[in-house]
Amino acid sequence: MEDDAGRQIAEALGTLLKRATRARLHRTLTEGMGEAVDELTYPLLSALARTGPRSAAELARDVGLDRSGVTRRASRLEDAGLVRREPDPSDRRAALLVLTDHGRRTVEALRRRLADRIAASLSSWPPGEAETFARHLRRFIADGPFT
Amino acid sequence: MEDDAGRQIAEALGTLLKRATRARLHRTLTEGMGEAVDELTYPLLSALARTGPRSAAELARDVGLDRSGVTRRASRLEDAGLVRREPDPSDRRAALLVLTDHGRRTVEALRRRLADRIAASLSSWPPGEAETFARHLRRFIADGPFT
DNA sequence: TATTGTTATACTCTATAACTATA
DNA sequence: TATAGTTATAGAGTATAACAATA
Repeated sequence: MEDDAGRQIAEALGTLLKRATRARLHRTLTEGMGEAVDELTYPLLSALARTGPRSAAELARDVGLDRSGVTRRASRLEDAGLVRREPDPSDRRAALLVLTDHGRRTVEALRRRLADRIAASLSSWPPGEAETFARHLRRFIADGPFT
Repeated sequence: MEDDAGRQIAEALGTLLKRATRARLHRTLTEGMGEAVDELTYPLLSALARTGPRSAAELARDVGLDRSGVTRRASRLEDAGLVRREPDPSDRRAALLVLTDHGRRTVEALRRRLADRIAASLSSWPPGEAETFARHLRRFIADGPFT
């Protein structure tokens, strides 16, 4: 029985992790948000909103990217006015990446858009099942085959 | 309530779609399977196993990739002996991509490895919840925010 | 005239290495 | 000596466009 569940989950994961699926989701989410916001820069914005100002090195670990990659993406966001660089008071080598007001509003809009899409697809579910699914999914991600 | 579920799901999806998460999963799955099997060629192997012999053009639509990309990946798999090209009897322009015995065994091993990892992470779940989660996940992928 | 598989080209993104400044 | 941010470089991957063969 559990083996069958495993196979079903494996297949669903395959679809979810497909290039085309991810690209479509990111495209619809970031549509109209400006050129700087896309599949590549969204994780930085999201991480900064979640954790507050961070250095590029810290952010790199969080996002799973090299420092140089963070620099490039952050520079794009800075040019677009979504992020600014501030000197780190506790370490003069470092520069903290901080969301601007525009950046904060953009992240909020992106999150709302995603939550709306998800809520729309859950609206036809029987009462309570969405909450159950959310709980299961969180648990699965937390101690699933990814850690 | 549903809004809260939406936020929780959104956050979990963020983690799941992260570069680092995907890379780690693919790396552990394809480890020791030979150089030709990796994050890029796995979708082709999986699709061929699921649907049987296909032309590159058909496979391109399925995998969400350009024809030229399919050609390149298929050539790597062919060099490694996992796939062979056969003339399409019904269309002499086309070449069918077919899994070799080695390719079939490889796909089976990959699927078993993934199913095992998933089953292991589900083994501590209360009875019945894994099946419920699998059903929900399939439904969510099918008519979720991805279509 | 359209479509197939393939290849060459330009483009993008990445990690690596090198650099300067600070710890 | 090690680590911060940045930049240049090389490598890998993609889509686009072009090609000959077939529909």
